[in-house]
Amino acid sequence: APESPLSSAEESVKSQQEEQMCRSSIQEPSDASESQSSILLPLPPPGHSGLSIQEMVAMSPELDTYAITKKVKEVLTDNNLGQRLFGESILGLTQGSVSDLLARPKPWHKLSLKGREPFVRMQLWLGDPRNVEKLMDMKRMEKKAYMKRRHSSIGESHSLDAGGLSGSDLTQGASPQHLSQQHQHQHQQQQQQQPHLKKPRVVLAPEEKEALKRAYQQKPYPSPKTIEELASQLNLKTSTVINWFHNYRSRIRRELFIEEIQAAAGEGGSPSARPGMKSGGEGENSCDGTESDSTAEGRPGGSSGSEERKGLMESPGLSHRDEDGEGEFPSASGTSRPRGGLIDSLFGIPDSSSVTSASVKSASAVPLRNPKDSSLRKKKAANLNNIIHRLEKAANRDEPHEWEF
DNA sequence: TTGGAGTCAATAGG
DNA sequence: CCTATTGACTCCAA
Repeated sequence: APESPLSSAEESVKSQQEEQMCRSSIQEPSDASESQSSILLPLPPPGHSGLSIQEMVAMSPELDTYAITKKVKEVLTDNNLGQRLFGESILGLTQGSVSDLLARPKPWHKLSLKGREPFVRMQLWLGDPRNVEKLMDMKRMEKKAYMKRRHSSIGESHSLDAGGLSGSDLTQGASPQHLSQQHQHQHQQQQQQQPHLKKPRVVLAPEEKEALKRAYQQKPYPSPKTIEELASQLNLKTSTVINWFHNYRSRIRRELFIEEIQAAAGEGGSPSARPGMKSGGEGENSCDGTESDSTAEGRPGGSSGSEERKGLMESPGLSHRDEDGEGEFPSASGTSRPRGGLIDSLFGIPDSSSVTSASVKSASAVPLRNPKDSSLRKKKAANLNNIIHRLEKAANRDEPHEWEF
């Protein structure tokens, strides 16, 4: 299906000589067996030329999505370019998507072919500094068009903007065929028939979210029955609850990815020999440690302080009644889960502490750089549930019975 | 059907 | 204006 819709400067700027990033990779011999695929393809060899992005994505070597987004953010802010313009003209994505992508890039190996596309586009875009100029020109043109529109009160439609480079006209009104190629086609959010009634967009109240999160902790994959219950209890549509779980799982997963990356950074405990990287100032990092939950809605005046100290499950066995067949932890009979070691090592997190983290108030003694310990733990627990869920599912396929560990 | 991956697009804050 | 968040939707694969 050859079709190369996009347009926008596709030039053949595919000069792939990135390497500018601070790619230390001086991996020291230590490290644990990190098998890692990483088959470095030589890239569209020298002879690049007009390849469709899809092809390029397919051939692309492993890219450092984090480094790419970091650079893109830097370039955009330095030049006062917005995510909307960048997204619509370079990536063919909307602003919100760009924001999400730049803030929480998934590691390359966890991306699907489709998901890699934006990163390849970004890499390409970064490849030629002239691209920035082009975007800036576009921005100017856009502004000009806007001013014009604003003035001539009425009408108009004609007099298009200056023909500038490769389209992307913006000004929504006209030429629809700009970037978004295949997308944007019909549908997507096909709205209801009546062009009038706009669906009000559901906005869950903080407490509803809390309740859902709590439910998630218990069962990341609620049964239809549980979903129905939740829906009626919270007075929400079933589909809303379903969507919420889909989204929440998906977003939790992503958080885990970034933590995975952060953990990987500076690993090895090595004294670090930060290989230079003289990039324009700005010390690395900047990765906020975004805390997610911890909803702190405290109605002033109300004594609603629930003050719920998250005891977080963790406690194996007991206290978990299984409603229907599929319950959360299999909590096998007496066998306690390996807890700690094995599991945690899966996440590459040392964690030597015991289960109950709360107890340790000693503080001071341990400078633990982890400000968000509980959340990380919660997420890991969630991921564990996820894994368990899958195992059970797979197991049920054959012998739907007890697990005997 | 279910769940995951990607996105869109409305909306809340700056 | 701009960016971040997030419920809903489309595609796809199992």
